[in-house]
Amino acid sequence: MVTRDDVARHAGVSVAVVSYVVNNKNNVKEVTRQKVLKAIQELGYNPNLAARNLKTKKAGQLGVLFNSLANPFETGISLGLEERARQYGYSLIFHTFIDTEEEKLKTIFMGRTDGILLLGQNLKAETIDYFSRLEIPLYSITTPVSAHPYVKYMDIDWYEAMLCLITHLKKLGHRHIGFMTNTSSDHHHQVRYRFFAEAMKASGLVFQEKTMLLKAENLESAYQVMNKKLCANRQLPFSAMICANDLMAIGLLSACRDFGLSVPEDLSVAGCEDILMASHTTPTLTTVRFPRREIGFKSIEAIMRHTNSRIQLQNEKIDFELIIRQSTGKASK
Amino acid sequence: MVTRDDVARHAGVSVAVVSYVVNNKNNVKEVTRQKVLKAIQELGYNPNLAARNLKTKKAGQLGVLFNSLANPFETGISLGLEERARQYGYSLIFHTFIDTEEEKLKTIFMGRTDGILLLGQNLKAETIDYFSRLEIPLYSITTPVSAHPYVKYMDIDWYEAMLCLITHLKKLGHRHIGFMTNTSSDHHHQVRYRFFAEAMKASGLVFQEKTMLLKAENLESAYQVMNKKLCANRQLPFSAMICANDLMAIGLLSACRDFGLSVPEDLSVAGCEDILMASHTTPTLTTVRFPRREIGFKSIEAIMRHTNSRIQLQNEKIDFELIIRQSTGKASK
DNA sequence: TTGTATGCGTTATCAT
DNA sequence: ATGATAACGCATACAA
Repeated sequence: MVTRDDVARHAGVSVAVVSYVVNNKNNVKEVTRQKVLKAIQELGYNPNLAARNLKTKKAGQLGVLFNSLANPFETGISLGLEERARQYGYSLIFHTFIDTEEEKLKTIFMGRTDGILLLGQNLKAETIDYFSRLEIPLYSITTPVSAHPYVKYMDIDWYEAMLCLITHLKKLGHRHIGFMTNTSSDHHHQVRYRFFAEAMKASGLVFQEKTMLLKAENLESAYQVMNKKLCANRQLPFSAMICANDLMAIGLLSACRDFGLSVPEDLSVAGCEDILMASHTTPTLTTVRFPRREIGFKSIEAIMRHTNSRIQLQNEKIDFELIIRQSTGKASK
Repeated sequence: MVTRDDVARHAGVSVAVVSYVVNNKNNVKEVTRQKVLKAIQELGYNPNLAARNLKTKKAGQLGVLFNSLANPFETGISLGLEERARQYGYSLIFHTFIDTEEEKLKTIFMGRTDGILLLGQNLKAETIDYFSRLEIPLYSITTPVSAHPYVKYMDIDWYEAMLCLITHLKKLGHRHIGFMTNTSSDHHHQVRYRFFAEAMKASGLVFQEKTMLLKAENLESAYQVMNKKLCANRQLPFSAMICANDLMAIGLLSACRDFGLSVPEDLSVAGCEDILMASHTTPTLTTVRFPRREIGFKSIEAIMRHTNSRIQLQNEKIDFELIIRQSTGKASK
């Protein structure tokens, strides 16, 4: 490995000067700068980042906690995160979050990250306090179910989004609207569910959890759950169904298709997020667009403002958009 | 930050002993080990990884080079990579590969990675030599277009896969089979195209590049390209179309649907990879299954064997599977 | 079994 | 404008 000492020797200067040049200090004579640059070039020198991190206490890396790399919503956000982080010269460490291994995060990230991006996870207060003490910012994309003052987040306004969607369905004559969401109580989709319920109430519609709430977690389980529901009920207790994400909505569409139920004639279906595939299902999917790439950008920018200029992170709401496609239509009766 | 010195002082031992305990050396008296463990616990100590990396010259991290985080094929592989890497106590650094920024890889990874996983990229010989000199292994998932002895890879046997698919179509009466693939000549899909052409020849079928090769790169462009082709031709020059990946096949299906062309009655369509969505399109998609998660596992295992036991990396072929669904059917005439 | 001391490759302070 | 030199936190050879 070529080290700074090699460069110094080869250029005939001291190690300090090499550092000055590498870090663009303006106190180096142009002639020597060129000499050093030439030596760096000739030897193919690159600064050792581990050594630099140790000295500067800056890792140049950010942690990203996933729920699932198989979820296009999360990878879509990461795409924005990665693009912007790269522009700032930062690298991203991706880790799937396993709740039973939460303790390990401390070990994994110690001295290795300048900040951690959450994709909706609910960390334990103890974990949060740990990173708080190290002044490592935690920033969540989508609202965590339980609030902690140190964890700021960025999300769309789910109440408004749900109200928008429900209003759209109401105009089409729907009164009985079901909801499908993740089962676990600390899953970030619970926020979407909570605001759905509030928006239903505000819209003057009744929602009966017992019959109108379906629990699933991904495309495949949504398919299974809907299939079961269809087999068990001669008449569905809802004329429209909103899913907490598009993936589940797609599973639901597949189940309807295989069962012979027409969407939107027999049932209207809507998703959330507007993943790419939402515009390529049959029928295409009505959904709430969550601007993933942009929110990825903004999150990185917020973190960078924090680490570079000590500007505090804040909770932020960003704009959503209701995308009306073929899967929602007039209520049948 | 709590350092090893703090632990040593708190436990009333030397810093070396703390290191011994942390690294599970068996030369520590049980009593002192407990004392140290208690101190670690009480202080909430975690070893600084930057310091450890500097000393041991092991980063505990692997780089993963993406083409696009929006591609479910690549994220599906990463899912396997991440899962297995985590089990080995390794972290993954994700970077989108931008060919104009290839030079930056050296800077980004210097002292920060024990190996680099490529997702089909063709690195310049100069870049490869650089990492080769540092003895940082480069391992590619899917075959890079141009071979370099230092870059080993793992892939399915695309010749056999294509032969399988073509045979399936041939049995259905298809003689004119088109192909859709990425335009750029160093894109790893070119390998799939090359073997498609060879398998066609071996099957005694003629393939005319001029009219039967469609160039696209993702779902949206595939849609556009197919749409254009449909508008321009009264009669398609092929009765079946194989796409280098499922994403493009899905775009093609959408184009057919919007144009009013029935699949598979008017045109048979097949993809490659078998991403999740392939079984949820209408019609469902015939495709070649590429076992992403498993290949992710195996790749990490190969890299780990290399770094832990100096076992050389090798090129490997893994099994594929032809998945016949609804999008391929009898040739119409 | 435990402690001391050296060095990993940097950055940054303080001389010169 | 440049050069010594002291950390940074850790692993480990060697001494005790």
